[in-house]
Amino acid sequence: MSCESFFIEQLQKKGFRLTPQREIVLSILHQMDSLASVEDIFAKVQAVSNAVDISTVYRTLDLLQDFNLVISIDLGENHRVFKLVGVEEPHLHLVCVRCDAVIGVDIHPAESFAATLMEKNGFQADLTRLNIPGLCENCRGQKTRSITVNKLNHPTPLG
Amino acid sequence: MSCESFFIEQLQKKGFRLTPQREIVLSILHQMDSLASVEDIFAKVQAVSNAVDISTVYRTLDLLQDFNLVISIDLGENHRVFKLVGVEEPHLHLVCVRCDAVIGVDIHPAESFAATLMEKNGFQADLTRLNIPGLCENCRGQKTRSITVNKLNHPTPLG
DNA sequence: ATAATTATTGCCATCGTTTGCAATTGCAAC
DNA sequence: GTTGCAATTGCAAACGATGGCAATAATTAT
Repeated sequence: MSCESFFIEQLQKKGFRLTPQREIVLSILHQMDSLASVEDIFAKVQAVSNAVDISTVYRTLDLLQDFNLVISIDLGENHRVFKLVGVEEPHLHLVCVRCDAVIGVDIHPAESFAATLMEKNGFQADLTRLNIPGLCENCRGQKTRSITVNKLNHPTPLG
Repeated sequence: MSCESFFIEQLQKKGFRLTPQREIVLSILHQMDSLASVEDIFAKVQAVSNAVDISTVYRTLDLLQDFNLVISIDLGENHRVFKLVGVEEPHLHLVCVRCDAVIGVDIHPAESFAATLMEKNGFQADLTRLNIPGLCENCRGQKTRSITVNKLNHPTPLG
C-alpha cells in the first residue's frame, strides 16, 4: 500500500479531509529522501503554492505523525527533523550527538533489552519511538565536529 | 560529595563564577524532589528573589547539565522537565508517554544492547542520555489511543 | 582596601512554534 | 447541480526559548 492511499484511508476513517495542502506536504516529503527540517519542507511547499501557511505545514506534520507515516527526531539545540517512514517496517534511530547523523537500524537487537525492561520494571518500551544518542563510527575517533550530511542508510519509503 | 561543593569545584575548574542566582537555582532544584518544568523552577526562584530573570534560569540549567548535575527529559508536546541527579550514579530513564511518569532504572541491562550496536553499527551509544519512551506498569492495561485522537480533534472546542 | 579584568546578569529583540478565530472549503446529502 | 455542516485554512497574536548587549558584579592582583 502506498503512503497516499494509506493516508486517504486514515483520513476517511477519522472523518478528516483530504486537502490540497495536505497532498502537497506529503508529496514534498516523498521528494526528500532523507531528513528534513520544517524550514526545508516549508520552502519546498511554498515553491508549489506560496499561499500555504507554515502553521498548516506544522499541523500536517503533526497529523502524519499521528498516522505513523512520519517520525520526528529532536537533535537538540532547537533542531528538529522529520522523516517520512511510510509503511516500511519500523526501526530504531541512532542519533550522533556530534554530527547529527541519523542511522536507521533493525529493531531486533533491542527486543531482548525491551523484554528485560518489561520483566524487571513492568515497562512496555515503544522501540519505534526510541532515538539513541551517541557517537557514530566516523565521529568516534574525532575531536572536531564533522560536516557529515544527514543521510539515512535506507532507501526512500514505499509509495 | 554534595552537589554544592561539586558545583563550586567545577566552576572554579572552568574559571566560572559562583553567583547568588546560581546558588538559588541549585537550592530550588534540591527542594524539588522530582521532576520540574522551567515554569515551576522559575516561580520558586522568583519567590526567593523576583529580580532573577528567566533567561538566567535557563542559562543556569544549561550549565548544570554541562556539569552532569541535572538532566532534562523531553516529554513531547513542548513539555520539557528537569531533574537534579547530583552525584548519584547514572541511570536510564523510562518515560511513560501516557502519564509522563519517569522511572530511573539501573543502566546495566542496557549494556549488552549497547555492545550489539557497537559491534553491528560501530555506534557508541551514550546510555546516560537515553530516555526510553513507552508505557509504565499502571498505564499499560489502559487504552492510549484517546491521547492522539483528542489532539486531532482540537479544532472543535470542548470536544 | 582598591582597582582591573572579565564572567555574568537583566533587559529586550528575535526566533521558531503554537493557538484562537473568522473565513473558507471539502464532503456528503439532497 | 445546490445546500448544510463541520473540518480546515490563513492570519495574527501569543508563547516559550534564545542571543546580543551594555551594565553589573565576582574574582584576582596589586
